[in-house]
Amino acid sequence: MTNKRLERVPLILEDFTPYRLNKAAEAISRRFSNQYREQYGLTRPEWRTLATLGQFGALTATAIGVHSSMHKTKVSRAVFSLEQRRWLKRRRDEADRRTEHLELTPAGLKAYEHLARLAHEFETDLFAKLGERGARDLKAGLSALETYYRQYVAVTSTDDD
Amino acid sequence: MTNKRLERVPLILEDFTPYRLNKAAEAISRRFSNQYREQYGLTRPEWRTLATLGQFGALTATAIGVHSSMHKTKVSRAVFSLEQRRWLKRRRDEADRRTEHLELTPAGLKAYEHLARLAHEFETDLFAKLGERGARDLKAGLSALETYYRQYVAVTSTDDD
DNA sequence: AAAAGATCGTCACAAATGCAACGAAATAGA
DNA sequence: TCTATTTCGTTGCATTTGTGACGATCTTTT
Repeated sequence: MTNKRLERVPLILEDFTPYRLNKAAEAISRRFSNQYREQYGLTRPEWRTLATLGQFGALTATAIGVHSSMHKTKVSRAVFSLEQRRWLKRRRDEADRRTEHLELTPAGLKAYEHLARLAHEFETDLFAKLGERGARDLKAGLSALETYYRQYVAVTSTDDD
Repeated sequence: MTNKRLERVPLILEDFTPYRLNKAAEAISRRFSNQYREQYGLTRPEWRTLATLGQFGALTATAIGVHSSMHKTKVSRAVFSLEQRRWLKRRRDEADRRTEHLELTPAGLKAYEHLARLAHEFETDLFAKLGERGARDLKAGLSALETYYRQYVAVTSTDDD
């Protein structure tokens, strides 16, 4: 094997980590999004908003955006839409009248709890399919990634996505 | 601390794998996309098309879509745009005149090679930052995911993304 | 306390994306 | 061979998303 003309293809996409990561995320997201899309007709920003409020209780729109990495306008629209459904209500802040505190109504909370349950099932099922080792590797890999790019988020831009 | 009303939150987003995967992919993709966006003004579909053609040589639009998980129309528009730049040319297939074989021009190839180099650097740098263990875990986790959802892609839909 | 600047959430507009339908061409079936 | 069906790639249209600017409000500076 002289390998004299290695000159190989400069990039094998299937081996390129950002690409793999992206495809994997899309594949998984798509499968999970079927749950909230089919059952409730929620969009992804709506689901994220619901989930964030479910987890933290009352938050401002900005806080939701920061935490869930969504653009201001995405949050704004998701909030509007959830409000239409009566899943969320706005409470004005008397101390700072620019902001509103958003919280789930009982109906919103109920949907949230249902979806949260489905989320857990989805994850459990996923882990089962990945196998113990695969699941462990994935989680460890994600943790590594998170500690890596957490710094950059701080340095670079405040509102991404 | 009685913890009597723990009232546990049903879902911790930061621990939910699909969510983590998504955020990680977005963060990484964004950082890498800066390279081709800033230096060449390429969109993501355009970059993917370029990279796919660079790797495989001449392909039809459909083949590009299948391989890179892009919708027909995305590919069609990316091809059009790359053609405008003179980075790609179409060669008609005399045996089947519905299809066209797409291939990079020398200029396209040159840009591709440059970007491929940047891609490798990006990945090398990423791995360095993740550390040996982190990188290994991530790759293993992705592999596990890929073998998992590969089946579903076959069963479910042919053109995703 | 007035002026300048920053922040909050929204809206109008532009760009990107997905969907459905299409013409052209190939294939399958009668 | 003639018709029906499928496939290829593009286009028009509707939806989603991002960008920039805005009014309102708060904060900082002078």
